[in-house]
Amino acid sequence: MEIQLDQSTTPFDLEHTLRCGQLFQWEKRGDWWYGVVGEMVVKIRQINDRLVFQTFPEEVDADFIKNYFRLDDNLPLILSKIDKDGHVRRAIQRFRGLRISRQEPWECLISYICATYKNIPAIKNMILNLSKRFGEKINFNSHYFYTFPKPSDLAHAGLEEIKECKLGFRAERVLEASKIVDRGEFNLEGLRKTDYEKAKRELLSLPGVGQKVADCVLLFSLDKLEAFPVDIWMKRIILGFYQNYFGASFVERVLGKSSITPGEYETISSFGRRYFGEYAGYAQEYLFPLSRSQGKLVALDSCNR
DNA sequence: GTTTGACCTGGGCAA
DNA sequence: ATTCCCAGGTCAAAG
Repeated sequence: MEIQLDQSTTPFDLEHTLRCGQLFQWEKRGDWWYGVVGEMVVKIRQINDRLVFQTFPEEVDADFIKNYFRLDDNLPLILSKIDKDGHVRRAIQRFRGLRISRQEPWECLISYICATYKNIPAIKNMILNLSKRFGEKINFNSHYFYTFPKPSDLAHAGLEEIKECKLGFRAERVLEASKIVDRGEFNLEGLRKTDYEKAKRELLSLPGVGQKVADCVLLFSLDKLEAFPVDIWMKRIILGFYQNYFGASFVERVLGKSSITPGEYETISSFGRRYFGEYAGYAQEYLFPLSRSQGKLVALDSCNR
């Protein structure tokens, strides 16, 4: 199947979107991206304004892909709203077409509990290990893929089994969170129609979920586009570009250490929401890849001086 | 309300 | 190569 895009009204860049670091279950082979979404393997590539895809074992329509990549977001409008200064503007020009994906909340929750204090290659491995062990195997194009485990699959697993997936101290948090969800004591989907503040409070009650994980789950899977996750990279970017909005002592203190306190997190995150507005999460999404691209590290350094 | 360490251990790269 | 360092933070205990 394929989707015809109109880059002026519906800008989309598959490459930027799949490389931005939000998703952990995609890899590129040749010209095609392969990913696991729900119960299916998705094979997809973009050729200019055409998005060509195939899914297996089930066939889905274009709406499925449009929903997953949030093609329903009015990106030109969103970008115009977060376009507050030269820093974001450059990020927007550079990564135009980058979109937040609409992940499944359960998978997103567990993924970001795992993401705590690990780098992306390690996170991808953890997710793959969990999926190999507790998910369903799919053979497609002579490759094996594994779906993400269901809540009951993890809830009934042994702690040791989960640890063997290289989760370390996250294993206990994943197991406990899984039990709570599996018992029906936490309605993840229900948070979609709960407002940001309340949904965040509820998420924070889950083991392994602090402010950062909660904001990621809200932004990436529950349609809370005002959520502004602050990790170590976002901290550096915000305090580099926007240091004038914070006290000099605050900037020096927070940049000087590797972790931040809950109070410092809230200061930076609420600045993001206030400064960028209702689509702050998109601003975060566009600023984030700057931290991983060479040219900009120089710019960040110069800002820190 | 804040601050401070401990925390599993896999990758990545020479800090 | 091998060792060393740090990682998309969270939690609990202490001041």
